Amino acid sequence: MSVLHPKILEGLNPPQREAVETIEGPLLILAGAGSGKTRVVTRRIANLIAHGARPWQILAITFTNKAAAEMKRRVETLVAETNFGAHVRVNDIWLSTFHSFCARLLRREAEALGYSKDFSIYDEEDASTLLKEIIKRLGLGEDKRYSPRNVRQMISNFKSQALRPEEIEENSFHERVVAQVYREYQAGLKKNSALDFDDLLSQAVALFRDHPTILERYRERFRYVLVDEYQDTNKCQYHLIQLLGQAHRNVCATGDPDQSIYAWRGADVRNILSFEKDFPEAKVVKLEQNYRSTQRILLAASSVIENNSERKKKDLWTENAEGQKLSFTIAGDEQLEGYEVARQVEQLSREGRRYNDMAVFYRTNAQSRAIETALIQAAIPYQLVGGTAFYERREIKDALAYLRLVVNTKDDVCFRRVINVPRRALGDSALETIQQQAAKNGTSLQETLDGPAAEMFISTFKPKPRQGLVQFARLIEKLRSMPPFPVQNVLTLMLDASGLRLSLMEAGETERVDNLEELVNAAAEYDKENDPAKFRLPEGPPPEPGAYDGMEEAAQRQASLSGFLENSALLAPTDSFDPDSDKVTLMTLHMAKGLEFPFVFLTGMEEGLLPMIRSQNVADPDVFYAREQTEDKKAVEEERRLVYVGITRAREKIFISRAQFRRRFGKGDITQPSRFLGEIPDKLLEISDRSQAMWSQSGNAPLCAPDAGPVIKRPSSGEPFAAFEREVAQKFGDSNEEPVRSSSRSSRRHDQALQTVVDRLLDVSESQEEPAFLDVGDRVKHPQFGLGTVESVSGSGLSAKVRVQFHSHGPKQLLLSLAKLERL
DNA sequence: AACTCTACGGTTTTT
DNA sequence: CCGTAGAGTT
Repeated sequence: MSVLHPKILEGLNPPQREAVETIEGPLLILAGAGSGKTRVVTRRIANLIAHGARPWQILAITFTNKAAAEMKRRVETLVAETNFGAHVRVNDIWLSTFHSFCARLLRREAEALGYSKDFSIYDEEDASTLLKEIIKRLGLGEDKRYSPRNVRQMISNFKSQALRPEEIEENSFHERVVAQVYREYQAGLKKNSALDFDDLLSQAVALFRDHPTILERYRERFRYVLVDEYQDTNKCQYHLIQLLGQAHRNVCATGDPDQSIYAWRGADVRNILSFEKDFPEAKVVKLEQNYRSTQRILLAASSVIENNSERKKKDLWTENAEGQKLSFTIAGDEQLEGYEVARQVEQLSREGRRYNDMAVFYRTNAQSRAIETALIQAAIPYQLVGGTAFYERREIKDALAYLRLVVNTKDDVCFRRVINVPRRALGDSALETIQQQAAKNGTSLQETLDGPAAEMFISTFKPKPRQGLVQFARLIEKLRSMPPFPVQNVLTLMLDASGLRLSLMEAGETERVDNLEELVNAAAEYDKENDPAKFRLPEGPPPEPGAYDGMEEAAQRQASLSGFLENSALLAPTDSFDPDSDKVTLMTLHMAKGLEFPFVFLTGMEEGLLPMIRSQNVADPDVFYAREQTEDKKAVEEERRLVYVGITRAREKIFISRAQFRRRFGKGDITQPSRFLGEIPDKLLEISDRSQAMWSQSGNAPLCAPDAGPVIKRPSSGEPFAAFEREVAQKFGDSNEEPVRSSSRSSRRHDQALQTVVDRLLDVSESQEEPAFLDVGDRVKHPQFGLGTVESVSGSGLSAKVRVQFHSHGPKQLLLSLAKLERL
């Protein structure tokens, strides 16, 4: 046994130390927010190795790529420091997310499930495409209960409980239909050689249940199993851990029931609460000392979470300073709430704090808009995390679909996606013919274009589609014949030879072209990180049996196209978060879990929004009350945990805010303060009512508070916004510089928001020089359409539209700000 | 086969 | 209010 390095236990408090020193047997670490959980887990891994555990005997599972990467990094550093240069490769530890662990497992054991190891991984969009087809085929298209969205949700629920189609109760007609769709969907996935996200987990459970010898192998191998965020596991993930862990019983689960915020997704907090039942001999360690937050922040958090009735009591404490009071700001509406956030950010910045010390949280992504607008106008750089993921964008999915088709010929969803992108004159009728041919031969769509028989088949098409098919078939063939690594080569050839890039360039879709370029960069990065040399096995026989187990397979998988595709399939929007760039972070409360910032803004503290209340079934009082009594309480408690998560992210200070008036789905309403506000003791709060600081967006209430600074008059509707924009910009430290743009990987919405404001600001001078007002009946001239008469004018400012009846080109709707209309 | 229009639906979303 | 999916049109 190795000599224990002093560093492994250095600076740990007694419970932390106990957790790190517990090597054998089940261990539950109840880790309060900011209690140094990651530290404990990484030290424990280093300690396992110091006590003779082999890296490949360790399985460490997280929920996010970020957490996995962070853990890996820290373990690497620690192991290097504490194992006296022993022959330890941290890469041999299976340290990954649940999904990527399962994907790796399933590729190794694909045969046992009747799959090829090159299976595709379907995201929600792919899954919906497949489901749409099935719903149509079964003639369920009319019934809204069976919309792809609903059905996908139902199937996803079954899968997260590890229920197969045959295990579904079929007591009612409805249940029979759902079970039938589920069966057809699974059959469809198999036909396409594809697994969806939920399958990765549920099929892994199925694999272990149906193949005891395979299970035995992995049980033997993974002597130490660690699971992070155990409170967020669903039934399926729970089974997986039980199956793997019940033999050697060295399961270490960490989590915090108070941070369980994914129940709506099938997570079951009972999994962590019943750990001691599953493992009666378990040691339970509570980490209750908080190293992150000030006393006031911690007190506020505890005061809120104490209102949850279904809860194990926990006493989080800290030796940190008392800290500042929590600021609570009331703003007039959501725009003004954004301005208040911007003001406070500016203030902190003036005090010398960095932007990446600050984060703005909200309940729903829709709330980010108003905040973005305000930050842009104040020229404050920010990064929006989440929203539309880079890998979900159309052009990216198109490009990846080509590559997926190359790897997995059976994937009809991918084939349909790209066969006519860019246009190859292959529309519905051509696809129909291909489909019939595939059905006749019992092959996939792509396979009808492969092999010697394909030529005959292709020749039956009319000239244009025929040419398109030949082109497409040649392209796929060429890509298949290329070495699958480096990925960058395959990708760039595909982008050029398919005409994908060119067609977007011709269409003036520069942003999409940029995104493709970004994808090429991602591929290049992947190639660099997965250089086969890194995975090369040492010369000679393994130092002991099993030492190189999986290395070769890992190397092969990584140094290939399919490894890249798997990585991109398992990436989440959250993964774009860069803590090092000096920008304010904007994200939902859900995504904030696991992070920390010195300054946290908690926005939208309003009833209905936080806690979020769904307005369905309100019409039926019975249902409404039933909900109120049962489900609703649970829902509110989860919302409370969300607030708890939000508050406990902060190190130094919290800025809470709410808007008195908020527009949602177009309709606006007066809001009520969130009940959670009342749960924070008054003595912790510093309230500032800024709701009268400026004219409200709706432009009617002339309100002015004495300490609110200069009143900015908002023009009445219809007038150009220019003066108002400028004044606001000046107020927040006017900047003519273009606000800092985050990378093109950031959401499109962000870019649009930015563009809109930049456009508006730039438009100021032009619209003043040349007020292009038109009235109904005006005669106008257009460079392209010639002479015409204005039929109607709608909207105002930049979005003003005119309807013109052109003499030779008929009626057209034109954007006044863009169309070069000349008034005669 | 490609454009335009309308109707609909819309929380959170670690993968 | 806003985006998008599917129908409807040329």
